[in-house]
Amino acid sequence: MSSSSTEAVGDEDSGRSRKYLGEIAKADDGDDGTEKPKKPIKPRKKGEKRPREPRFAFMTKSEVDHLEDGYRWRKYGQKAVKNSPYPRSYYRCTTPKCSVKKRVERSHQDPSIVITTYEGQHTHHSPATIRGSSHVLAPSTSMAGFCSELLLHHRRLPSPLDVQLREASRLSPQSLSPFPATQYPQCPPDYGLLQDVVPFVVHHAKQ
DNA sequence: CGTCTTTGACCGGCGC
DNA sequence: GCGCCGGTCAAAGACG
Repeated sequence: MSSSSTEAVGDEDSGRSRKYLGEIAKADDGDDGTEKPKKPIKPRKKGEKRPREPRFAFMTKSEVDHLEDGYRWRKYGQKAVKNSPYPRSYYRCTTPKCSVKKRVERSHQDPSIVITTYEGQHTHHSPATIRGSSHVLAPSTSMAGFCSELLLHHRRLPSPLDVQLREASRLSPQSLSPFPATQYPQCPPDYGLLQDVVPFVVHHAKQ
């Protein structure tokens, strides 16, 4: 029961820095192209590992996986989730200077619940040229903006499920403060407003 | 024409 | 040491 919330936040980055993709590929010097499409060489400094980016998990009751949060996301991967018939989608902010990533997966217990995990913070304002939601503008670069947008986009009637989620959050003391005032002073953990949107702390509680 | 989604393959880390 | 899993990339295709 509560596992749906805890496991959603118990994740951690795995394969991060990948080295040369095509390094293992044979040299293409003056050779036929009969072989299958091989991966091109992609020099990437492996030492560039991000220390730790803040992560936030949101359990939203929505029918669509892709939640409009005011930013433009590009889907770069999809993987099947174990113990869950629903796949997990990986999105990345289309802004070049913004490395915010988002993982979207449905709860295996409640298909109506979409678990959205944000990793990192937007270094820019939400683009005003949002397709279908140009009226949405984030007041600040912090998550407060998108948080408010979520409230606007997912403001629905309370449901028993919401109570369940809220109760689940109570099980984890850390979940009570998903938004530290030091980081998101404009978005207090006011669960009263979050009716269908129940944020869960995703911060690495391992240390 | 530009942008985005889809899909397969690959890599790194971790567990056993 | 090997195998498994999760995460990411890149190319092609589809769509507006």
